[in-house]
Amino acid sequence: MKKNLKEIPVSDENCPVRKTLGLLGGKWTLLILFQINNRVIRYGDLKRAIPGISEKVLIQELNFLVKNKLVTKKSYNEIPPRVEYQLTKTGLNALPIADRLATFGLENVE
Amino acid sequence: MKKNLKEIPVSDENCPVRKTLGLLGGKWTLLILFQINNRVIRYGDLKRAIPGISEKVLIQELNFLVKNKLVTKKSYNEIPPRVEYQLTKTGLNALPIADRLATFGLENVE
DNA sequence: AATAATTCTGACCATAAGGTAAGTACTATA
DNA sequence: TATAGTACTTACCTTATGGTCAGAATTATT
Repeated sequence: MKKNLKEIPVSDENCPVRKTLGLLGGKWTLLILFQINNRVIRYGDLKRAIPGISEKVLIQELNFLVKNKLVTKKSYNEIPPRVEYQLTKTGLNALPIADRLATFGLENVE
Repeated sequence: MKKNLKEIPVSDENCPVRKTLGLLGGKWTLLILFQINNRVIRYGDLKRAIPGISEKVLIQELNFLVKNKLVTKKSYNEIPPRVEYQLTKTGLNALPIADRLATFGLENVE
């Protein structure tokens, strides 16, 4: 018979929850991934999709996500500039987290 | 036929992802909920389950979670003191988020 | 008599995260 | 000719968050 009460190991530095929080725990990080979702989206559209975020922070986060291979960036040599972002495989793997945040928010917040 | 590409609404202040992040977006919050899980756990055990967290922050977070009805607290009038914490229904609803964080961490981080 | 263990509290400080605002370079549009 | 739109960058400052450390009250243990 299966174990009903799973034992919860001590959450040291190797704890997967902790590691994920270290990577995606920023104020805006998961929201940005959620907004990109499975779209190919331009910087300006993304910015308008997240009212309140500053340009500095949005670009900062996008660079961070590109560096950590959650997002890819494609720049076209055009004037005016055009830059498109989309999730990598790893980035797509983070979407279920965002979906749970959404579900929880709908059912439990306020 | 069903919509394949779901439209993603602009994430203003009412966005459920944002609201959840506002509530559970602290550095330790989801890890604490994950550690409590479906246990009844004493403060000291919880503290030992999360190496690195300071007592001040742990208590601060627990008070916050009690205030927001994600956690209940039961104090016994004993010496030495005994205090037990456990998740409310709402707190239990947050566990799937932590589970996804764990899954993602196992499969995608490092 | 000293130490450890329990669950906190509070004062103080350091860091990092995020916000503001201005600027850049180029073009199309009015 | 002035304004708006594109995607940023940079300098500066504010705030929030979290960390350190000491102490408090009580008892059991050594």
